[in-house]
Amino acid sequence: MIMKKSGRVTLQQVADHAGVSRATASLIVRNSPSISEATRKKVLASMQELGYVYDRIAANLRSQSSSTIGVVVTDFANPYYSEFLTGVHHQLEKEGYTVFLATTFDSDAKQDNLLSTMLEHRVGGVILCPVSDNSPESIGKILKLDVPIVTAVREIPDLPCDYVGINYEKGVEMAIDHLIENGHSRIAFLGGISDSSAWKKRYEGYVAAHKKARLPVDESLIFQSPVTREGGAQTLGTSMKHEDPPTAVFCFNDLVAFGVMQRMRELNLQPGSDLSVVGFDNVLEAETFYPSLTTVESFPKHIGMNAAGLLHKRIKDHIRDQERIILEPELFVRASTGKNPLYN
Amino acid sequence: MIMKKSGRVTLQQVADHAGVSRATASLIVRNSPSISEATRKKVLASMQELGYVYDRIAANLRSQSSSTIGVVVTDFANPYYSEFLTGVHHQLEKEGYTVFLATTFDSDAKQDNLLSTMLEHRVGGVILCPVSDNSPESIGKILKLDVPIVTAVREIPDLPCDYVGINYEKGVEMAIDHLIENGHSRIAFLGGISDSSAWKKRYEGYVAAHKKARLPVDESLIFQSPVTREGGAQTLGTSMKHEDPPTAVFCFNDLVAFGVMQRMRELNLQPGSDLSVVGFDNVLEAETFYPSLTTVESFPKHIGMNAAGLLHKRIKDHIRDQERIILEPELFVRASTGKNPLYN
DNA sequence: CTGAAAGCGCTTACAG
DNA sequence: CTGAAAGCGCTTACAG
Repeated sequence: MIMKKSGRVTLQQVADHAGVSRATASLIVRNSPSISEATRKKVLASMQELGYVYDRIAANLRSQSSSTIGVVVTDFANPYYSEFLTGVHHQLEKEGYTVFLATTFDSDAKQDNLLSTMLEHRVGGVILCPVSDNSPESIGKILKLDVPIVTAVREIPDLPCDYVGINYEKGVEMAIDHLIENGHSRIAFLGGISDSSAWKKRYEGYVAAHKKARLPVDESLIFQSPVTREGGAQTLGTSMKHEDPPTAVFCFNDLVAFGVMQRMRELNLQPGSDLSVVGFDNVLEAETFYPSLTTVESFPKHIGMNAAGLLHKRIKDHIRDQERIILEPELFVRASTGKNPLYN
Repeated sequence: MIMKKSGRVTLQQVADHAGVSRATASLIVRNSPSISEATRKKVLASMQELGYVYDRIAANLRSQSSSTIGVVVTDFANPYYSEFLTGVHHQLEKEGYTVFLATTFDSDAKQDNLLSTMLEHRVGGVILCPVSDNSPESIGKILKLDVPIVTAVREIPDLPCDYVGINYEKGVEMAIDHLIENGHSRIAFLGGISDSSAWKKRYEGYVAAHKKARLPVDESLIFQSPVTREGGAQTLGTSMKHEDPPTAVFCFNDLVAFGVMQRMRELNLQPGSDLSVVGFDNVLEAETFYPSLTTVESFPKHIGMNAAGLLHKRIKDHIRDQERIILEPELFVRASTGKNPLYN
């Protein structure tokens, strides 16, 4: 994991070549205004000629500063995180940071390792999308982190730090409201693991919407599964074997919903007419899938931009109050939902 | 873009606490075998107690080495690159590197900047997916790079360095062969810009397949567009207005194909029966799109893993011969292609 | 506006 | 196996 660097041109060599001191050359690379135009030009010419490359690492070491940010997500093959990262990068590049990116694949141990590695590389701050199941040790380590950190997408209970996310309860409530307005009363909740805080928040929204409409919550309509297409396909199969099957399903996220609709195709069930399906996230594919998916937009790109913004503020001011930014979700009604056929 | 670090525990403090010299402590963090078990334990305990974090930046500076790799892609919101990056990371983490990730959005100027920034951060090597249109200046800069570099996905003409890609000509040829076998003879080529090397390679495959079947190439069936869904939709519209319209279309990539099929839906044309559509890349969505897309798998994840592997080899041995790894594509026949209806 | 000296946190010879 | 000294490439006071 190591490579030797051969003769890199140093600031000293540039200074010698231009006939000035190292300190002067240093002021010039850092764009100090207190240098005469003549010497500046002379030194810049020398840099050009010698092919000088600024050593930001050495500079950061001496000045006890950092120009890097660590970003940790659970899976960047997931289009949701691709968009999140686009937002983060967009904002961070504007502010002149360079980013270390890493994936945990939702493993607590991996998250621990990654954070350590980033600390060893002296990152100036961290944006963390926590794994779904943070161990107490892991949380302890994060707390002891002496660098600015903001969490995003998922919140870690009892971790006092900046956070950006969306109002999950509200989002789910909007989705269930929409189904209820279409005459559905037996609405399954498919996918996700009830241990995770992400699941619990969605469940709260699910219950709240039922309560508001004075509908009972039937726990036998709740089917857990991994948050994947396969998981979705599998829960759909199970739920349709229920003695009093649902007429609509709320899926943990779009991925699960796609799995559900693929299995429906095999079972010759038409989304929207035979069974209404709603997802969560509004990934790009939700619009182009056939039939198009009714889902809740959760603004990953905005979350990313806001997280980067908060981190920047935190870095510039360590002692400011913690800030939480909770974006409001939005419902997109498409072809996968419709009137309850058993209702008139 | 700068943050001040407060009291980080140093190796000196650890050494003092444990009652050894700094050199001894340094040997211990680097797992030198020439230290007695007793002192090792003592020092490790001190590190634990003081909360020591290794400063890899300082170590790299002193030892003139690097533990970071720069990875530059054109767009990581594109699922193709998500998979590529998954491959890269998988391999690189195994070898103990930390990665700087950046996106060029296919801008030559941005690519230049990004490479400079990475050099300033003393990366030990670079994996570059070049922009489609590399300026000569840009290529010159890359050539002068004093760090190991491997290009992937797209090749830069006349740039002598390691490269990993797939056999694009062959892939397109397989796609066109498949259409010809189904009785198609008027096959449009939709999307992409003819300036790019990626387009030219596909075009070569397109021509080769026609030649092999002794079919004429009708240049009026070639429609360029941006490599996006919108671009695809637009070229489909134009191509269907042709006085002697095609019965099949080859799309620059899957994204273009999705755009084509969406526009077909609006025009009430059925993919596979009214018009055969084939894509390129086999992104995940190709299988789940309705109707599912016949396309050519281009193995982005494998390309990523191989690129990381080549870079590692290059770092360990600067003077080895340049290596080119060209993976073989694979055709996936699905529902979007079928017999030519005008042929019997 | 410029120069000589000290130091960021580590590793590298080199003596003991 | 351990310690004292020098140095990676830069920046930071501090004199001039």
